[in-house]
Amino acid sequence: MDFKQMQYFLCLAQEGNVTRAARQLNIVQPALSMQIAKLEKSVGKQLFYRQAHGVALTAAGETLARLAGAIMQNIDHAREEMARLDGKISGRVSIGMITSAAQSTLATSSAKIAARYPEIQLSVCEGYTEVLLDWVTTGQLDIAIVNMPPGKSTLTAHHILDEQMMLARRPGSALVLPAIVPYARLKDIDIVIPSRRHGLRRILDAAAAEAGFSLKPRLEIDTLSAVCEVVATTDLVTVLPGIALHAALAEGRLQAHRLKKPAITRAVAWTTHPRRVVSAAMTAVMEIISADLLAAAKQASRLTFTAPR
Amino acid sequence: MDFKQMQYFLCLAQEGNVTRAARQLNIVQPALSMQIAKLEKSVGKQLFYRQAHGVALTAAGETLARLAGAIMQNIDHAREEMARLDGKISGRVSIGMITSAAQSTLATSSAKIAARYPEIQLSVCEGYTEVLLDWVTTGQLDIAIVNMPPGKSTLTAHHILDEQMMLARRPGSALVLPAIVPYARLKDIDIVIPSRRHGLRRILDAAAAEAGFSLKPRLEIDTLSAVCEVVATTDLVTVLPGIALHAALAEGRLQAHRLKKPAITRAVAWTTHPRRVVSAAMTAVMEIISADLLAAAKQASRLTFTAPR
DNA sequence: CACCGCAAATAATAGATTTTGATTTTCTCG
DNA sequence: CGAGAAAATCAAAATCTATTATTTGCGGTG
Repeated sequence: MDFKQMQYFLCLAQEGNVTRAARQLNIVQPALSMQIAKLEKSVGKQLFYRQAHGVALTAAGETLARLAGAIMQNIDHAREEMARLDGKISGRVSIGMITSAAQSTLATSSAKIAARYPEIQLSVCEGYTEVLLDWVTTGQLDIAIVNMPPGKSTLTAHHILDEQMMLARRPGSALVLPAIVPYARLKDIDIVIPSRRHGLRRILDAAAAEAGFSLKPRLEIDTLSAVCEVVATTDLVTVLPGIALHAALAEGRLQAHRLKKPAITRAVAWTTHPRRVVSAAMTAVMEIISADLLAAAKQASRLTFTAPR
Repeated sequence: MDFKQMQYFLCLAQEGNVTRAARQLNIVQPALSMQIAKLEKSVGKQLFYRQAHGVALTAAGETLARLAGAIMQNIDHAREEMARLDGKISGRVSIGMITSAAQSTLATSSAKIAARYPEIQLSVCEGYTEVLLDWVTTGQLDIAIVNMPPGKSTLTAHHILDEQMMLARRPGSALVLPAIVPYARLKDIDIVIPSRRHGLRRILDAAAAEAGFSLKPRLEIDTLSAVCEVVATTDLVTVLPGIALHAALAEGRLQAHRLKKPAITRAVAWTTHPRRVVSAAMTAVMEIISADLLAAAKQASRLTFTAPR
């Protein structure tokens, strides 16, 4: 009776469909079929009835589901208790972040992590979503914090937050804008945004296409701090997610407007390789970073310009 | 957190010595070291202090030991409950038995198994200890019931019983023998015993060497039923374990004497490949067979001749 | 009743992980 | 300081697991 098999079994018991359960488990259907077959052999009892429209638990299966469920709960509980033990958590954790995330919280988060978990060796790099995901896949990174990968990726994604993209500009800028700016307004404004290599740009382009126009940025800069700096010192505007703006907003160097038609949201998630254990160190690190990112997004949202002063 | 790792961890926690624990687990020391290292990495905490004379649990290790112990108990409990479910246990089980075991209980045991577990497909063969062990190693057999393999084998052994070898003869034979026969007495008697290929013969030869003589059997027969038949109809005697004699004793066709100087005991065990799961079907089958063998040994012991009538 | 389509099983291959055996490092003790 | 015991490290091998491609079985349909 293997631990992995129990997980598989419980997932299948819930889903009642091998193909779907396999998808949930990030494996292919025959892999799940085989493991279930193996489990049935080792238990010596048939656990599922195979029907044309999926599978259903037998009596023995029901019993095992009950028992295995309890065991899994115990295991989860044990995990938590181990994590709570305030002995030193240790380990090496290497993370890749998209620029907006790195920009907003990397400094404070890494300081917190270093203080709270002196035995964790943290290594962070910055990069584009695709590249980071690639590095997770090949094992060069433990974790990538990226824009929620669209479509099916082979990686496991843990949602961190959804946030709105906001238009940012210099507080004293001559530009007259409503509190909530229609996205199409960008057609006529000089803007500075990241290049097409950047995930944010793709989100912006997609939204522009939806709104029926195309973006013609005056400047393309992938370094978000530089974008903020440019916007703070010129009459150019930009569109960035809250977490990339919150520092500048807090300092009053930028002003942010919500967007509409469409309102643009992007999701941030951390992804790991589905077949590697998420160590306690990784969990600890990601708890801190996630909390900081969320706080940054909230603050940015609070600081968003709503009525001209 | 893997199931196997937990087992390894608990064993090591008990033993406090990697090398010894590894031996218990039927793996080599580096394999255990590595799995423990992996577990520590995934928990993010050091679990053992490495000392010159073994390892000792850290505080975190103590906690995990407590938690993991509980989980393992749950798992055991679940296993039992699943086994108790009197739904059909199913599966294929192939067993090899030494002749003495096959002789004594195969018929009744297999009948019981067929009746109790109609869904189990049982296949039994008879053979010499070495050959059977070899077949388990290569996977041609699931289980071998053999004389307790001396020295270290790579296989996992489950003890069934210890029993004494007994001298057997025809009730009406002219031979005058004390209730408990000194082994050296065999020097002067015509005996029929198995050939040197047979495990029992090796036990007898070893005992004879210990007693300072060597056996010169009049007949060498490996088929134990034939040995009994010969002894029952001639004045030849034999030395066999109780379970090989009990049928003939029960029918009164043979008479058994204990031996001394030395008393010869042999242990019977069932062995499996250490890295293959023992399925519920195997457990069920072996429970029945073990019980029957034990009963046969007890009966033989009861029927042993003690005082001439 | 043949045909399509979904769902699961099977098979062969590729990819990982575990185990092994050999070797090295570390620590204690005489 | 050397000997010995115990654990760590390393490369090769054996074993398991997952993957792709294919087959089988069952139900609904034209």
